[in-house]
Amino acid sequence: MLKKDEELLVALRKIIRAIGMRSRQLSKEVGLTGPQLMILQKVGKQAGVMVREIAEDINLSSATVTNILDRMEARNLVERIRSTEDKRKVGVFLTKDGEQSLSTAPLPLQEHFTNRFKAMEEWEQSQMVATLQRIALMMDAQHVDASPILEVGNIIEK
Amino acid sequence: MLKKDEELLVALRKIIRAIGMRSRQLSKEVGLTGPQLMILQKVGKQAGVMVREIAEDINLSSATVTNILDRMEARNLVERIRSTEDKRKVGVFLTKDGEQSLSTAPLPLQEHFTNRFKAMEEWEQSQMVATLQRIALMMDAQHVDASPILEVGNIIEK
DNA sequence: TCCTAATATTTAGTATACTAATTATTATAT
DNA sequence: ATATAATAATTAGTATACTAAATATTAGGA
Repeated sequence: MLKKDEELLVALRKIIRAIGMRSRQLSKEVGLTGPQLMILQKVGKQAGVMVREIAEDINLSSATVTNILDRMEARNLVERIRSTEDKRKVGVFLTKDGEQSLSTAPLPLQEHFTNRFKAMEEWEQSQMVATLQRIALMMDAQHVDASPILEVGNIIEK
Repeated sequence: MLKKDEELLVALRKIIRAIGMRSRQLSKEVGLTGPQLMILQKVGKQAGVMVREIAEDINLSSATVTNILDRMEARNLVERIRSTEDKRKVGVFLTKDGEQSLSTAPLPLQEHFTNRFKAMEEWEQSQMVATLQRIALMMDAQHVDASPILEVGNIIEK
């Protein structure tokens, strides 16, 4: 018999795996993985968005976003234009192909999950989201409660 | 303002990221990543366990387990011995070093998370686990309810 | 001015993690 | 008995995803 915290870990692993599988399914069906689609959506909503902004928005490191953008740029879905006023910054824009892909792309999470989620009562949805947010907060090393002392690394990182 | 299903995805991403960061922290501190530690624990509990059994237990593909075992074997934490009665099967065993590592290893999830989780009321823990299990089930393509027709790929896969 | 710190992105290197295909073995059915 | 199917593990190839270090630029202070 597993302990509760072990059951929790197992459930999380299943969720993580399901998200990964959805990503590969997307890749086969529309040629975009989950993270690529999320980046495409972000750029679609905010043309010229910075790499760092994308990274913060979807909770990835800048290095990862750079990596994914490399692939997307090679496939002509987005283009990077370095800012002229602050040459450190790089703006990301959709190409025609990118706009086309975005307009026909499905949701990052499986449709059947999203449908079921939307079919739930409002309070139930809220409760589910709240539980996940609570877990995320409990796991967040930056917000260990009753701990006024933060390491330098923590402050820099986030 | 984000929609509820988008909030849910963001929260999941944060959790996934926190688990990954814990894994890298473990790697620096004790030289074992999260998945490596989980495999070590499984082998510790069940000497000679098959690769497939490990994969099913912690929700990974066999290929991934093989990959991780390669690294662990190279570092002399485990050894693989092919079964003599069924030569397709490979049993995994702890080495002395592996036993040593396991005996001093910390938990796969951050201690401060586990502590906080254990400090919660019993019913609250159960509710949290149940919510995660429900999400996992909702995401599981194998268990789309009201759908008696399963694709061949699904049956074979799991 | 000029040095240092901060910011933004990229590169290098490593570890997951998957699917599809391959190899080897064992089980089954004709 | 032998061809076929199923099972087990591995290999090949690709995509995340991270940290640390490198590069370039901008901002601030002495």
